[in-house]
Amino acid sequence: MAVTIRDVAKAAGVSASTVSRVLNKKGLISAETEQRISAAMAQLHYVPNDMARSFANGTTMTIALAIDVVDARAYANPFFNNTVFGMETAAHERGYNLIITSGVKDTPASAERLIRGKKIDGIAFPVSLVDPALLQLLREKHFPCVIIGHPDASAWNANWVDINNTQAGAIAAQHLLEKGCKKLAYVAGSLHETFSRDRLIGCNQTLRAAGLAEAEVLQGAADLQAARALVQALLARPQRPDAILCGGDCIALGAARAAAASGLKIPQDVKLLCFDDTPITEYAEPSITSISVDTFELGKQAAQILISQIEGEQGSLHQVLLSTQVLERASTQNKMLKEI
Amino acid sequence: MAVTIRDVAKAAGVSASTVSRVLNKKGLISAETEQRISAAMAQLHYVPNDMARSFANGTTMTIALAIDVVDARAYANPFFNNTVFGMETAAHERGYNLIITSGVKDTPASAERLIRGKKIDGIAFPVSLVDPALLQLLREKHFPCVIIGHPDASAWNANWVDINNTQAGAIAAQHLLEKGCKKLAYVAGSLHETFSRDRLIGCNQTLRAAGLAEAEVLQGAADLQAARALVQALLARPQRPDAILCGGDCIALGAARAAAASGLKIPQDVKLLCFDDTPITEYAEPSITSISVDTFELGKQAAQILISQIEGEQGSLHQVLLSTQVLERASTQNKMLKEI
DNA sequence: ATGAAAGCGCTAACAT
DNA sequence: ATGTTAGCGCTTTCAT
Repeated sequence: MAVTIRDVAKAAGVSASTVSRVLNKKGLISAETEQRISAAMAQLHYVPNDMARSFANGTTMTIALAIDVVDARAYANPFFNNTVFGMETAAHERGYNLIITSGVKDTPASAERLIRGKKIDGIAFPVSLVDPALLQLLREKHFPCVIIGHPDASAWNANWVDINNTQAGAIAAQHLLEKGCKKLAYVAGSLHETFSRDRLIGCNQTLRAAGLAEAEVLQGAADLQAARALVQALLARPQRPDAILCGGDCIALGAARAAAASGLKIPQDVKLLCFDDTPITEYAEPSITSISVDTFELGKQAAQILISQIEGEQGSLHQVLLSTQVLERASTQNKMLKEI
Repeated sequence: MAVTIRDVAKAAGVSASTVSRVLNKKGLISAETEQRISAAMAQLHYVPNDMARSFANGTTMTIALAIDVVDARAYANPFFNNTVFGMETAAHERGYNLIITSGVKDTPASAERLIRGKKIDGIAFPVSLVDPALLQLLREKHFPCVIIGHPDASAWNANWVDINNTQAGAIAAQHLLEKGCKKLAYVAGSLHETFSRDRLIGCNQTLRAAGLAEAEVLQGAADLQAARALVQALLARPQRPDAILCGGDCIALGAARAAAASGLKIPQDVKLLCFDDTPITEYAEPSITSISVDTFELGKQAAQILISQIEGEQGSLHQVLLSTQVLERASTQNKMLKEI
């Protein structure tokens, strides 16, 4: 059997409760006994049994991140990685462990088991996994939770962290205006997604503030080919836009090929900006200016919110929006200006 | 307080141990009492306290995956995702949870805490994190573990799962031979990595078996530009190769640009094959034939090995190599053949 | 400042 | 087939 708190107590000539006190830095212990106990712990190479501790005090030092495996695999989500790392990093810093769990949607029982089974102290999940019943359970148990992504009305009073997509749209438009563009088009898969609508809203706010017309919207760019076809038609029109905001990396690639096929040069004839910063936009030719999103920070914030909820302040609501940045690449560079 | 096993026992008119028996499907219970107990559980909405169970029987139904955050972030490793998902999926199927943990290298104590603190039943880690001291601890405690990637001699008698890189090299060469190529070049960042050497070995085996010369090796393709320069020099030579095997997506892209700059067409003049299947190779123009690796399966296997170790068979050694497949794209297509 | 004792919820002999 | 009993290792009053 492993060495227990009692073995340490015996070795240090104190009682188990005293050892427990130094372990938890709770209560008052004389510096002298503290020394003795620490020495005994080190000498016996004592490692506390975390299961026993969790059992005894009902806390696990563990948080969970629910994931949508099917979704995540399908989209090969490049953001997911860093969000997990961010959560793990923040958790690690505070002495917490991170559990990854799937099947929350199809087997809500598995998440409930984690929660009511006392295996975790808090849980984070992507909006795609928000389930009314689960939310209800969490609320009535005052169980710490945070949503990654911007939930709709059903969860308005929950904690969440999200990318500030409105701001992203705004700085994207701003960047293009600064490059001298006057007529923007916005190409997306659809406007059903909140993030896509928010980007457009931010974009149009900036355009209106500059006294320009709103962006022309093209929906239905489901994949590279569709995007290419849409943009090619757009560029063939007499009043073609001088900049295109693309809702995803494949869309941007499709747009780039459409421009090439139309005999238009990027960035001279038309500028391109993409809302997803992925290797594809980075390595495209020309490389495509993108909006960079700190998904590592997103995960970090999520974990921090969870932990601060766990360790006390239950009342306050945390709803944070992370700002994005423009990563300028070749597709929006102004050759003219450079030549001056 | 939550409803306990005793509440269920009372409601069903039996003792706590009987309830425990149905919970664990251990021992013999009459169908009739089993019914009664199950009914009571459902009615009281009983959820077992997993911490108490873990504490009582020393098992946690949790496995861990150690990750190298710095590394993973730096490489933005596209494989990592699916390996995690694969592990989670396999774990989930068997009722296990997955903990992600970082800092194994810099804080070995944190991993030790997980293990000796009884928080997990088994652990998986990438080769990059293999640490002699940790391995030693695991071995002497007979603690289930599996290495992801092919360890060197220091861990020859550990469990591991890896991609069969020799086979990958072999089928890559085979594919090119079938396309009529006779003179291959192998461009890599370096040959220091085992996987890179193994691919070359497999490639050369196939070439020798076909009575052809071994591949010419070019090292030092650290990034796209370096690869481009190397390949451009290579293609300028009178005896230029008719196919290039690239050790990574950026290398492949660099090679493609080198070919274009040299006025050579892909695949007509020179064929291109890449060992990493990423969006970059998929969306390149022309799209680049790649070796596809099932990293989801890799994670699944890792978890399964861990769990089978946990649940009994301690003796046997599991060392599995996963086969890869050629994903044929435009860069190796034989236009001539098609026209026949 | 420290010790004694009870108990967290469950499991596992040992009885019957 | 089921009940009784004694812990698992730690925390936490309540004493002193």
